[in-house]
Amino acid sequence: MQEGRISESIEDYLGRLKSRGFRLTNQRRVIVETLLRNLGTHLNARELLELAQQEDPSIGIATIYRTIELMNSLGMLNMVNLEEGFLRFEVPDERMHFHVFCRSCGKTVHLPDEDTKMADVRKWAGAEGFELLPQTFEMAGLCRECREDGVLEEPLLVGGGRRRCRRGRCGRMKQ
Amino acid sequence: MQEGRISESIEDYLGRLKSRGFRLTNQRRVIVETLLRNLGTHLNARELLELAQQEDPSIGIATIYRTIELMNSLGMLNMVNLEEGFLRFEVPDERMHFHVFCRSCGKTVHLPDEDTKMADVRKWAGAEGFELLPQTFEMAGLCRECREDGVLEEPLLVGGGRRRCRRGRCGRMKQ
DNA sequence: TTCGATGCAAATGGTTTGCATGCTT
DNA sequence: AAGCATGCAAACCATTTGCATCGAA
Repeated sequence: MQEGRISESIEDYLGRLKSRGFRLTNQRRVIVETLLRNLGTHLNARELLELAQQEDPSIGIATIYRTIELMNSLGMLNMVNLEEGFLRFEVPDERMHFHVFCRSCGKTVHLPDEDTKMADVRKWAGAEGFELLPQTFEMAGLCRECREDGVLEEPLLVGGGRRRCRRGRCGRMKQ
Repeated sequence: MQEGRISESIEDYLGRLKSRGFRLTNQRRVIVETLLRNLGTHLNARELLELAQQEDPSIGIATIYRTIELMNSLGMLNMVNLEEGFLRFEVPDERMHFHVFCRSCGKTVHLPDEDTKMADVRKWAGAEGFELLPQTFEMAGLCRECREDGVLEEPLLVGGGRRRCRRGRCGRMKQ
């Protein structure tokens, strides 16, 4: 995203806060700016804190969470759960995103043809009277390599012990 | 599910554990049985513990989590995140499920034609070399009633305070 | 000046883990 | 008997909250 569009978006986002009666603090400016400058990546709370602190070192983690909650309640931010033990955040843009991740090795792929897929999904929800909000869909699967490795078929018990988790976190579920 | 199919499934699930070298303990039997007897509902860890303890009061919460992790790592159980502050669990069946929930009022609808949708989604992932695992997709949207109420357009600030969350939990994100 | 917003640190609570013991194989 | 599985309780750690203070309007 070019600088021009970023500052334009920042003003747009801040304006949405202002019009609803919320105050425009420097912390909120910095957090919104950080989110918009990192549109491609899904930051988690800690990463967002560290980046924001480069702009304003006084920002604390509580403000990060409170701002995230505020923006989420206004539909200005989505939460993304990649089953890592914490959440990530994204500023929704006009399109939706479709990710597939491998439950064995963790590899994640961004699916193409988002507009086509978005139209399909909107039609599904529309048939029930729902209008979908911009969001990212996460689908769990197995990548070709892991299938060829026989991840699910081969016994997990090798040499007397449970085989180590290839994803490095062995089914952690803490969110 | 009739009794016959349940005990059949239990044996199937326990057999999958055994064939991979895991021991068949009474706790695992009870937990698997509890999950299968409650196929429609998505139990969380505490609910699963309470139900399992009706069969075997000695079962502890740690065993619940360890069994869940084991089954999940074997692809025998999915985690469901309904943004409640904890996870729920489901035993995957052959088909996938597609839910739309209203981000304003929380209403959830189970979409029809699962087989058609499943075929579409599988094709999307297959194009990138992934094979999808059975799972439930959650899509966030706005229902017709809430759109007509103008949820997103009206200012959230009414009478000097933040309007109460219509979904009752106002953006909690703790998982 | 008012009172919403923040930083700090403590609290929360779902989930994980260390360790002695139990039980399947 | 060997060693995986369990119960218990303590530890973890992302997120939330109380409170004194700051600062936008």
